[in-house]
Amino acid sequence: MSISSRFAVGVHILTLIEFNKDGVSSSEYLAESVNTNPALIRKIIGMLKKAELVEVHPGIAGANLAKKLSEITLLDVYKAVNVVPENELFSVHENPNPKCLVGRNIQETIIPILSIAQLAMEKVLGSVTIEDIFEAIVEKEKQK
Amino acid sequence: MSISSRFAVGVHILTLIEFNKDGVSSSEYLAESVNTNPALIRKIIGMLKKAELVEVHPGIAGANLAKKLSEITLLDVYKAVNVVPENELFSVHENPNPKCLVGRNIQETIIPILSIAQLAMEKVLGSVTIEDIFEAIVEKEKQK
DNA sequence: TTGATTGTAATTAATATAGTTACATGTAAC
DNA sequence: GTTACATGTAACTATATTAATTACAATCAA
Repeated sequence: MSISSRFAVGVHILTLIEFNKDGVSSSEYLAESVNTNPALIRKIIGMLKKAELVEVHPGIAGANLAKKLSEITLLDVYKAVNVVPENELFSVHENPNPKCLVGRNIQETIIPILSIAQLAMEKVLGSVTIEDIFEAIVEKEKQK
Repeated sequence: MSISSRFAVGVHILTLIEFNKDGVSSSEYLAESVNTNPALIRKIIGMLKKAELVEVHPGIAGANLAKKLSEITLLDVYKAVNVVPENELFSVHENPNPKCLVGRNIQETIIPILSIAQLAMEKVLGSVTIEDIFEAIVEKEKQK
C-alpha cells in the first residue's frame, strides 16, 4: 500500500505559504490550490504546527512558516504528518511459531534489515529541503 | 501506513522451505511456522510462483525453491507479493489546481524526488539474499 | 457585537489487510 | 477407478486507513 498523500499535501502547503508570504494563507486559500477541503488542510496544518514547522492561531487568518525554508526538510514534513509509524515502514507478522527454527529467529533477523532499508529512504527525504522544492518550481515555471 | 506483512511472510516461507529442503513443505506445514492459515500461505505461494521463485503443483504436496538461495533477493520477494504499487510508494494528491503556480508544478517536482527515496529503500532490499537470512538464522541459533 | 477563521469531532465511501470457510481441481496410491 | 489428500481460488468477515465532507464550538479583529 502507498504512503498517504498527506505527506505530499504537506509539502505543497509549506511551499505555497512561502510563495504567498506577502499574502494571507488561510485554509481556504490553500485548499483551493491543493484542490481539496479546507477542513482537511486545517488537519494537516495542525500536524505541521505540532511539529513546529508553521505558526497558526485560532481566529486569526493565515499560516506562516515557523522556520527558514532551508531548515525544513521533506523528512521533517514526513514525520510531522505521521504517514509511517516510527521505524515500522514494514510490518512483520506477529507470533511466528517459537517451536520452529525459522519462526523463533525470523523477526530479529529481518527487522534490522528492514530498518536499514527504511532509513535509506528517509535519508533521501532528509537531504531535500522545502527551499529546494521552491527553487525547482521557480525553474520549471520559467521554462513554460 | 505500513507495508503489508505479506512481504515478511514471503521471506519466512522461502527461508523455511530451504531449512526443510529434505522434507515436504506443504501449505499446512508452512502455516504452522508462520502461525497463520494454510489458505493465506497458498495465496502468497501463488504470488511467489508467478514470480518464478518457487515451484509448486496442484495436487502434489510441497513447495520447492525455483532458484538458488543466493539468487533470490528480498527485493524479488517484495516485488513478487505486490506490497507496493510500482514506483508509487508515495501517493500524491490528484488534480492540484493548475491556476496556481505551486499547483501546476508540484507533482512533476516532487515525484522524481520521492522516486529516488523509494529506489534507495529498494536498493537495500536488493542487496540482501535469502541465503543471507538463512545464514543469519543459523548463527543466531548457535548462540542460544 | 458581528463576521470570519481556526480547531476538532463525527460521518461517509472506498480500499486494503488478514483471517477464515468452502470447494473445485488435480495427483498419487491403493 | 476410487479414495485420500493437497493445491488453487472465490467469497465472506472484521478491522483499519484514507480522503472527503459537514457541523459547530472557540477564538479573534474590526
